[in-house]
Amino acid sequence: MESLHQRIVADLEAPILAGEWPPGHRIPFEMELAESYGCSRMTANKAVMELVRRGLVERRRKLGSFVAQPQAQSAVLEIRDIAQEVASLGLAHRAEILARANRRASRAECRLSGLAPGSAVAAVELLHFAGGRPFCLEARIISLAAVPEAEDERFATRPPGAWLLDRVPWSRAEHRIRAEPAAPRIAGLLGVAAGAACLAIERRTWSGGAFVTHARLVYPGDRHELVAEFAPG
Amino acid sequence: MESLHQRIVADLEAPILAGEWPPGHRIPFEMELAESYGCSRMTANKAVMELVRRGLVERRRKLGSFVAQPQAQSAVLEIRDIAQEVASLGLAHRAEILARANRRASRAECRLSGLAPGSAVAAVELLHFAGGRPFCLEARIISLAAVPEAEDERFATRPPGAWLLDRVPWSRAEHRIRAEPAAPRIAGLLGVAAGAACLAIERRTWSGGAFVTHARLVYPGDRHELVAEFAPG
DNA sequence: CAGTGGTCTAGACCACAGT
DNA sequence: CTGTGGTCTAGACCACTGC
Repeated sequence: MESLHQRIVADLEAPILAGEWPPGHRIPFEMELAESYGCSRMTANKAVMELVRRGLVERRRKLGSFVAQPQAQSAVLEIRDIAQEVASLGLAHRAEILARANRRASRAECRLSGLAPGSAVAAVELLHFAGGRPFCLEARIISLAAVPEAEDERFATRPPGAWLLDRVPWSRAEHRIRAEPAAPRIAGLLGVAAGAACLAIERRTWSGGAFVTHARLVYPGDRHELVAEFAPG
Repeated sequence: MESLHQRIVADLEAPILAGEWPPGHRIPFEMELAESYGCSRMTANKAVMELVRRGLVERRRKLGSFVAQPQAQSAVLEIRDIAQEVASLGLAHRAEILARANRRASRAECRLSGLAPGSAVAAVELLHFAGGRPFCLEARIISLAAVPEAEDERFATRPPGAWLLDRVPWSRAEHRIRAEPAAPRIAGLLGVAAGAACLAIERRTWSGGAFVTHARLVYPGDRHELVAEFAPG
């Protein structure tokens, strides 16, 4: 059974996440919520406070409660796709496909992924743009054994990260994070000087023990920051 | 002004973080809390639910509320001290103290840490060596309000990261990870070329809501890699 | 069955920020 | 001054779970 305040949370969250209520939009006052749901003010308060905890809403006395600005650089180290990451910065996203092929995994790729030598993979390289500027260079292989539908997918409409998230539930992911100088080709693509400091993230993902995908993401170091929050464990 | 439920949260959190209440220990029932604080059951409920949200407490009907087992989740990106990190690489560790002072926090440091302007901090800068080679440059401030013993500590025998871990239980940590070019002074200390790609990690740590320490760690990019493993949820 | 947590109510008072 | 959020009360009923 879903409690009433959970239902209110869901009802308020939907238009925020869908973008129907943009940042700055005022959500109903507690009294209005209480009236329209036929509940007490405390119940409405509980729901709105939950949205504050989730960072979706900010409250100001006398003025009301407002959809929060997307946090400036809160790229938590979760699995998520780059389009979403760019959208949360309030910028337009597009991706340009630089290469797309189905082939056998190289020896280095097999070592990285744990795939059997010669396994078939879909390989794709693309450049992500945020607000018209190069944002991130993505090089990815996808195991065709784990995701056969990838063979005929061109990733023209939906970048591979989001495409995979729609299809494959992941059970484990590993990130390796390094700083490295931009190689000349990468520097040209990202629009930075050759040798400039870049943040390189390699992400390997498994689903139920089977390797799914390996992505290598290179961000210009001066424009990107990873944020990770932890509690003891 | 601190609200009553916040005070209850703090009072319950302290013995949990200090280890006085080990995992499995039953905390007072809501009715007992309400009675001992002279408040209504809702207020006690709000406090205990906050601890559930923080992952410190689990609740079971009819039995009560219990200190949670430390989650086996989380990543390698945990708090750990650099001596340990170096030891796990099989190298000898030593640290050289470059600066040590007690002073008032600068405006920038207050903004970063959330400390009140002019708060007293212990500041220390040190260079860590692994197997004789420079490994990491650490610049750290410690809130003297949170850790008064730091005032007279020189950190000569035990580096501040490990020293703090011995004394202060942490309840929250945030990492910010960037790639950046080595400034000339840092390049000289780390033995890399000026402008070389470095991995910069800023780590802020809180204990029970109070800011404890801010550390800025700079690693040569070509010699260091962060690894983080994640599971969903 | 008894006792706990889970939820909710219909009030209340206060602090604070705009007007 | 007004209206909002922030907090709190003293009840209440229910669901679940262990005895």
